[in-house]
Amino acid sequence: MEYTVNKLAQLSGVSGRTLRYYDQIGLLKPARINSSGYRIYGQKEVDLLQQILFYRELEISLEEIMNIIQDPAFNQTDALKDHYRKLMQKRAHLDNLMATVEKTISSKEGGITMQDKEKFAAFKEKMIDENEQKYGDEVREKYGDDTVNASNAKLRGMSEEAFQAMNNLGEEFFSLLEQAYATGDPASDLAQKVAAKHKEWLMYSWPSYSKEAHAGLAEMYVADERFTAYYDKQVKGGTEFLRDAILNYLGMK
Amino acid sequence: MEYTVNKLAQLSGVSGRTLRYYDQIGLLKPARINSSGYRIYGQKEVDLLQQILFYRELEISLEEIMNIIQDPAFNQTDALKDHYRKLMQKRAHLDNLMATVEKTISSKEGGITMQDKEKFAAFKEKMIDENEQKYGDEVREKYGDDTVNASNAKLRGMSEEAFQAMNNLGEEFFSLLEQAYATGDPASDLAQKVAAKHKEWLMYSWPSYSKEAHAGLAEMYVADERFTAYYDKQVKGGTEFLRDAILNYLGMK
DNA sequence: CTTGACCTTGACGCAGCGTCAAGGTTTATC
DNA sequence: GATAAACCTTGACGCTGCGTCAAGGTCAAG
Repeated sequence: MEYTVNKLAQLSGVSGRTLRYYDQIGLLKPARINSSGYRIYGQKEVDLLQQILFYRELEISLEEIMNIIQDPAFNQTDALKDHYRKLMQKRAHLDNLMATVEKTISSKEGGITMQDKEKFAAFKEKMIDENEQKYGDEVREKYGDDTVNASNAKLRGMSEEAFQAMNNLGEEFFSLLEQAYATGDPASDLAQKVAAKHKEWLMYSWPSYSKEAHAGLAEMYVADERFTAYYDKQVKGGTEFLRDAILNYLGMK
Repeated sequence: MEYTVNKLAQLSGVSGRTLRYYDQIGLLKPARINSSGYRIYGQKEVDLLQQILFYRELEISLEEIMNIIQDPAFNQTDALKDHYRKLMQKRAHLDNLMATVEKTISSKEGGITMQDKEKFAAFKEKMIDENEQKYGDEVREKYGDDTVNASNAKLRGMSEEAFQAMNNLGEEFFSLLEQAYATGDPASDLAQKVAAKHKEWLMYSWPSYSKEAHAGLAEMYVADERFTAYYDKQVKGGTEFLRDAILNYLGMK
């Protein structure tokens, strides 16, 4: 089966221009050029294109894709891990942006004068970013690369089964939280179960567990609007309830 | 307090080029131009620049910033809310990417050879895309839209575990096909086992199974160069042998 | 008066294509 | 066998938000 540019374009969902560009930069050359100068692609090229598109969907640059695909000695797993780290950073950055935008909106609606608020937010935003930059190094220094890497590795290395289990646990947790919240008592048996579930869930992503850290996290949930938004979306007012339940469970209240 | 470009640049942390660019696109004009043609900025411009940089940190485009800042009638809150929605979408997209990268990494570390895994993934994609493109209309006419859509959904929604199992089955299948082909007899016991394996494999992606469809697929394999290329790559001349084995298995020959 | 720091206006480059433009080829139709 | 429609080619500009020369004018210090 042979294809001209637009045939292959339709087949793969990209544009003809894209294919000519890939030819131009040497990412995907046609199998041959016919007597009229038309590009002719064969099965091999279709397969290659599929691979390229797969990596492209992961937002890997075409240059890196060339490395991954053309150099068989290239360590693809490392490249992917590297890319994963970049995505994580991007998401952390996005989370910051969203928090700032949220705050800006609510302050605007709250009637605070734009000028002051914005200057303040801009200042804060800078601090967040700087801290982010510093934080990583600092933590590595404090706890050592091993701890940080172990934590990352645990998350990354999680098998599909474990991931699935974690997801199920998460759903179970929210369902329990909803029921427990209905009782209104953070010290109730149900609430204790919720806290226990939460601990179980946590341990999927934490390299080690301590009561203090768990309690700290519970407080952070309430303090951080992103988390309250997250938990309250599932169970209205659930964040504070959850914190109280956890503190109770840990015997810290 | 008056500043030349680089003075203001240092003050605000952006480059001189950036300021000249902002002047060029009309985002931030200097207060005046002195007799030598130098750009001179005043306090008002400093404040404006701060606002601009604030919005820029939120990853709002310069064009939108112009709207927000220059048009007092422009509803800034709505613009921010709109932007917030975009950020949410971006984050959801990022989450998807991260999940995919994670899965790819763990499956690679699980020891599956890259080649096969990727080809298989590509094949899966192709099954959906190509089938839709080329046989979509035909099949949809024959079996109805519901059947086709269900099949695609089943393939796409397949869990990593199921996909893994399907992958293993596929390898088993090819190994059997190789052995059976060596016997030369599409009616041999081995060949029958191959056909059975193929059916098993198929049922991972087909919402329902029928002898007729299975036989039709076998014929299609031979008729379509893409499939013959795929099967023959593993076992030379294997496509026709596979068809015959399947037809035999189904008692249709 | 020279040196060096700082200013100016172009203009190209980056990633990954979209989008004409001007012209050759193939296919279908009359 | 002519003609139109459809499909192919290369070339080149445009988009975003600047970084980075290049070539030349200006200004304060030695």
